[in-house]
Amino acid sequence: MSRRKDTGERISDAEHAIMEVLWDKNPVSATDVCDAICDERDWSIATVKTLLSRLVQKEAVGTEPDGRKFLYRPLIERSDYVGGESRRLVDRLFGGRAAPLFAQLAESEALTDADLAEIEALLREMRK
Amino acid sequence: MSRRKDTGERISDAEHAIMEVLWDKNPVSATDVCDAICDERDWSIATVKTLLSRLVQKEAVGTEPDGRKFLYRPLIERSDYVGGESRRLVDRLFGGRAAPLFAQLAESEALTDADLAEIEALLREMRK
DNA sequence: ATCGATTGTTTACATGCGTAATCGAAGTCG
DNA sequence: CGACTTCGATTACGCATGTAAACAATCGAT
Repeated sequence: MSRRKDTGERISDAEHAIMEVLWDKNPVSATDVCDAICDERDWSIATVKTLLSRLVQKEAVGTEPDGRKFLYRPLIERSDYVGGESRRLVDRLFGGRAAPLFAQLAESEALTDADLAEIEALLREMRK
Repeated sequence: MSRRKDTGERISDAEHAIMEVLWDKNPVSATDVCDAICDERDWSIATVKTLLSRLVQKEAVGTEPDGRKFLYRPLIERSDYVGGESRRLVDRLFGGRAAPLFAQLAESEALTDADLAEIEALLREMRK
């Protein structure tokens, strides 16, 4: 169970994109991060630097010196972030109950056959 | 199937709280909205008015004159909003697949027994 | 030693959001 | 009729965010 100091500092959308890069591979330099997403998001290296420093302030990302530069690595785990965001949504929109969310996804055709199969498998797993 | 003009205008958190009131009961006046949430959220009537007018600008809420005042009613359906938000989350965090979200909720103990039962029921329903 | 490239830091600036006070028109009460 | 109340509209203001340029230190190459 990952108990992490959630300083209440929220991670913004743009910042989250940076986190995804770091979760994918770390530690990396600011330039590496830019190589990974600047094209896709049409960002400049300056933007990446700003976002990285904000993440460092928020203590979501840590640094370690590497010669004259820094290497960045995530300080929070993706599963914690994802879990937190998921729970927030469920709380905000579905009164904390997951079943209505499921129903919503089902109704809006957001569930593929593969999803259904996987979920069924998970259910069987759980009620073992 | 509800096809709604999503002008791209996002509804903020505070605005969403207002929408919930309107979805619960409408049309209502600004004062009515305040009566419904000012206490809970510790807002002043002024705040409610601001949020309402922003929602009107965003075309998420419509007005109809009622004597010297306005009555407000939602222009977007809750299911559309909720569906959109849910899909956004799934896209952003789970690559558009719902199964991982389900797994995440399961792992973080966000699923009650009742949830599980309901979901099972829904599954049976769907694979009719 | 010097010049340019690299990298973190500082500063910038428009927009959105949370929260509200103020203003102006229009009724209400006396 | 005049004071008070009630509304919507306008204006305010600080903080977060998206996006980035300017600056300063430093390192590599000439």
